Amino acid sequence: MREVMIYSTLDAKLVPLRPRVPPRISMFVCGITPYKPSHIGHGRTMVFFDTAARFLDYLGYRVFYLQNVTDIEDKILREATEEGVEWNVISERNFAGYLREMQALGVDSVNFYARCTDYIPEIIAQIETLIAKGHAYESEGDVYYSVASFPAYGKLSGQRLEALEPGAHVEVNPKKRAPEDFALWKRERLGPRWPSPWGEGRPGWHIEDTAITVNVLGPSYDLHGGALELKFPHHEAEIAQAEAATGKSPLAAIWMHAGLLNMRGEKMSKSLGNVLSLGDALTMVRPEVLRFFFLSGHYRSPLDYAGPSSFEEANRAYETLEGSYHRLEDALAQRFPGTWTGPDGVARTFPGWKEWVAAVDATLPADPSKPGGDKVLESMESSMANDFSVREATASLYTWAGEVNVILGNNPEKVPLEPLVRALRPFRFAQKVLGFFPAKGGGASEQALGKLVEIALEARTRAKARKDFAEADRIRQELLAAGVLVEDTGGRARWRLKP
RNA sequence: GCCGAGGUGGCAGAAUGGUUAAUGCGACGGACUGCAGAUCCGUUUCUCGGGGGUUCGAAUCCCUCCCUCGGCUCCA
Repeated sequence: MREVMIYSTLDAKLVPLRPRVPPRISMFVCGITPYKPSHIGHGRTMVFFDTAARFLDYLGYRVFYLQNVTDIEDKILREATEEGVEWNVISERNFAGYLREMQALGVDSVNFYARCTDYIPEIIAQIETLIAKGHAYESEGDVYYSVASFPAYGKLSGQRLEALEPGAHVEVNPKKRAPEDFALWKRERLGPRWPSPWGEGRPGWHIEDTAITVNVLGPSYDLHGGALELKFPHHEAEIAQAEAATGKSPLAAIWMHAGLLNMRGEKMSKSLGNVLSLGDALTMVRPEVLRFFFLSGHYRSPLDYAGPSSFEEANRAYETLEGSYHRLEDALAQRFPGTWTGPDGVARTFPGWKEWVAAVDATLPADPSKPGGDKVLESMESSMANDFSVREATASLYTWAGEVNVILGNNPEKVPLEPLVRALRPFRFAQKVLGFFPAKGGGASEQALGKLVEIALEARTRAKARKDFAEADRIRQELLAAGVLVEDTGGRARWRLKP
């Protein structure tokens, strides 16, 4: 299996991914606090980690991807008060929206979403352990983590406590022994609360993640992901909690941080009024183009949204690849049933597209011991294995798309089958790993639509044959008005839905 | 102030010691087309934030300065 190099925040350099129990990879990514509809910043982070998980899975690792959901938190309570509804109405509604948006974006690698409120007993148990070991203390019904008790605090972010400015953003809390201490448990008398050894209350922000990961993944796991803004203090707190509670270090072998998405060079924030929700973004572009946009830079670099023009440019760029893919798909679809001799030398006959793709997928990933078999695929794989360099892999795909366009030329039906099938491999990589070119519905309505368009196109072809271009153009115009874009290529017309 | 991430052509964005600095978008010219679209071919643009250093050789390593963004205790 190909070795993957990943930038480790802890080591500040690229390190090889060495699963603790190969081929299994346990992966945790800090999820959302569903107090508001999700925004495109969430989308960027989640699409990236989905792509990373897909790639590892593609290589043959068995990935277990866990994500938490902070379904109880101050901001959720605030929203609930404003709306006059129960807190869980807010968190469940927004989480459901998040799941829908993730599905639209093709984020399908998460195996388990763990809600904070489903882990209250585990949270309480972990806090008790921390108190017993002298890392936490109770103060008027609250429980705080004593940062001074954990010398390694700061190892992830490089922060030194003495350099921090207490009270810079949040008022100094007199119930804490030290300003850098953070809440594990918060007393609650009126709102949602759970019984605990310290009275009724609810969990602090950081503790749910470690209570969940230690219980679901164990005291140590392979990958921890999250957005850059969570590095300090949140991830630092996770390390302090888990490593102090379990005595095992490191909590996660590799810590990954995704760069933030900026709005015209500025941070997205409610006060600046520059938040773009995922829901709104999805009305502006097709979901696969939004995904493409999120993947248009390296994951560690900041990504800038400069307004609708960013989406328009992404759309133009995406259409180049998509066009090539569709031409290839179309050329192949004309050959069913067809026979293909795979790399194993065995000839197989395939009745349709699905079987065909399955046979191609069986040849993935590229076999590194047989170099030269497929340079494009191999370079895409090695780009991805180098800290998930999606953009570099995409560049290879562009080069390939150009070559495929040349191979197909104006008479794709004359191209031998063998190169056509081989040409599909890099595109399949893009589908499976990058999430491009999602499969079409294929449902009854899509089939009916296809049939109808074909009938219209036959009429147009007859009109063209008798040089009745006015009629041919009229049909094309009417189809366009209905959202169907017609393009003449060589012998026959192809069509697609207007994006 | 401290910690961190960035600063590459008109724009987006790669390459972290070695041929002409990927790739895409855009622009211009040509081919193809009944027209359109798509596609193809060609052209166009950067010496890599400023300065200094190491090296046979640096966008890539070191030093220094400037700029942008983020974090500094519950923001993906």
